[in-house]
Amino acid sequence: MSASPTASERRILLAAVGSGAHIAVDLDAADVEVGREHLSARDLAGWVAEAEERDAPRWIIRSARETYAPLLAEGIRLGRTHDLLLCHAILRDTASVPQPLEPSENWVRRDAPDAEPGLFDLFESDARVDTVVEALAQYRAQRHVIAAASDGRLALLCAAESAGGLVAEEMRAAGVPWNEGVHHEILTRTLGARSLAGGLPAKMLALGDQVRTILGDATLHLDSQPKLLRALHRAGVPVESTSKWELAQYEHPVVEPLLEYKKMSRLLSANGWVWLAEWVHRGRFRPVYIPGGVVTGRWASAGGGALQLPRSLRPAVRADPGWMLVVADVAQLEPRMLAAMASDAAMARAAQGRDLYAGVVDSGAVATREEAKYAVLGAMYGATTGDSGRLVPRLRKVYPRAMALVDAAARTGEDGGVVSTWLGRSSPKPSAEWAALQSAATGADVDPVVVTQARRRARDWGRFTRNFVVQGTAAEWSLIWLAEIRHRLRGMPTAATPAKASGPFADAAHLAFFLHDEVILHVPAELADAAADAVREAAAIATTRLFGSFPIDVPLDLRVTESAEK
DNA sequence: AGAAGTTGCGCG
DNA sequence: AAAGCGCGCAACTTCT
Repeated sequence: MSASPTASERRILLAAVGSGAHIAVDLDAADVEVGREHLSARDLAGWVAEAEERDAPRWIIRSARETYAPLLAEGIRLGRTHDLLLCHAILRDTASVPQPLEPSENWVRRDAPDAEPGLFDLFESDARVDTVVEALAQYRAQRHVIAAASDGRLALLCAAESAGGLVAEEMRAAGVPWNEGVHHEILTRTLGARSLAGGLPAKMLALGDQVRTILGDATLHLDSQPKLLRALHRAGVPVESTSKWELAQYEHPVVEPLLEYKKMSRLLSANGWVWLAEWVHRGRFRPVYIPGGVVTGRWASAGGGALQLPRSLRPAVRADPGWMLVVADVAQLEPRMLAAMASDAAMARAAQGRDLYAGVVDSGAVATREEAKYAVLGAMYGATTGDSGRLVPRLRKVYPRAMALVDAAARTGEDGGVVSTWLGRSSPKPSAEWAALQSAATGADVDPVVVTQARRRARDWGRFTRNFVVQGTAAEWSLIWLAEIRHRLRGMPTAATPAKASGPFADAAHLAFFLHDEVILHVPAELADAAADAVREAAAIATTRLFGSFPIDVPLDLRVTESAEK
């Protein structure tokens, strides 16, 4: 991935003009009209494939979701893009340049995540005066803003974000290799045999009866929070909620079976047989990823709960015969980013090696690894009370630079200001309602209740901006990591044994899963070691791209395995 | 009846 | 209200 288009880079704008037809514009042609190509739905895939093969251009597209998914279905892969929707979201709000991009409703991603363009959308795009002219204007406006950031950070961010858009679609097309048999076994082992009549599985039935007996209410409906709460009170368990952390505080015979029941209930409703039938088809789980779906730049997901897969189901992620998984994650990515962002040499020293928390203990700041963990998390999340809040000041002594960075971000937020990640993604402004509350709380003769409330809301927003800079920069590291992994996999030979699934990744090593600081690759066995090297190299590149020569360790836990089970 | 809000829990 | 960030989803309750 290059940070910005080079002089020799060919750029082609690809704009949908309705009914699958597109217009391609070679932006480097002397005359834009000359470089303009009308493509029917039939011609599109072939033309794109040929251009990709010949020039490996950077494709300027409205969004990977809209443009790339149909191409992938035809077996066509794109190398590089500039994703106008994703970049619009970054550039319209960036505080990295004096003049951010003029926001435009036409370039805001629709919220409905997997909504196919409906009648209305088609009507809209057909009715548009000239999709191509509009896209071209938007692209030029974006390039202008990117160029205004002379350090190249926005260019890097936009390139990485666009690559992320491609990865998301490719992972959806490829899917996570999922062994339905293993999943079924886990369900049966944990919950008992599935009821044919659509009732609860055997173990849950028995456990539910046990709980009802202990609570002395034979007809109690355990899924109703208010009813369960009243039954607990009657049985002498004075909890204020039915949450597991609170229940766990009490010594009562009902606690253990109830917690067990709740755990089972969760597994059944979130990832039970119904989920399996709906989301896994022919050995692949295909979640919908939404790059940049979180304010901080992290990815969100829609449908399938891709980002909440319980660890207990990991064993169901299985490589196809003749293939392997490369499973890699970064331990404590966020504090490592913080150390580098702040150029905090002491914290970077603690981050040397696999366990940052052990390094914090070695620095003398705290006594145990557990304390180090709470202190570091508290520093990034803005803890003020409890064990965590108590430990944070100790870090302030040992890592003053790192702490100054997050403290400043919090202060900016409390004052209603905007903070930015390392590459320049900026936090949203607080709501008008928030601002109104703050001004209502200033001045003489203000109701102390209002003042207290305003202070609390200000601190809430400060904790958000404090975390924003760290979480957002970690998301940027991960994005570059992903893009670099993808880049390296593209250069690898095809598989000796095809995978079970058809499609563009049936014979090619590919990314299969991504979760904030973790990736799973599905690769032909003979390429597994090379793929593992690619993952390591990509991580090293990500670190260098962001922080240059600043010495920060970002070690990977990496396994080449047939099963994602830990 | 269906929308909107609440609770609780999975993930980082 | 898990002492402290960011999410998505299901099931239930309450509002309209």
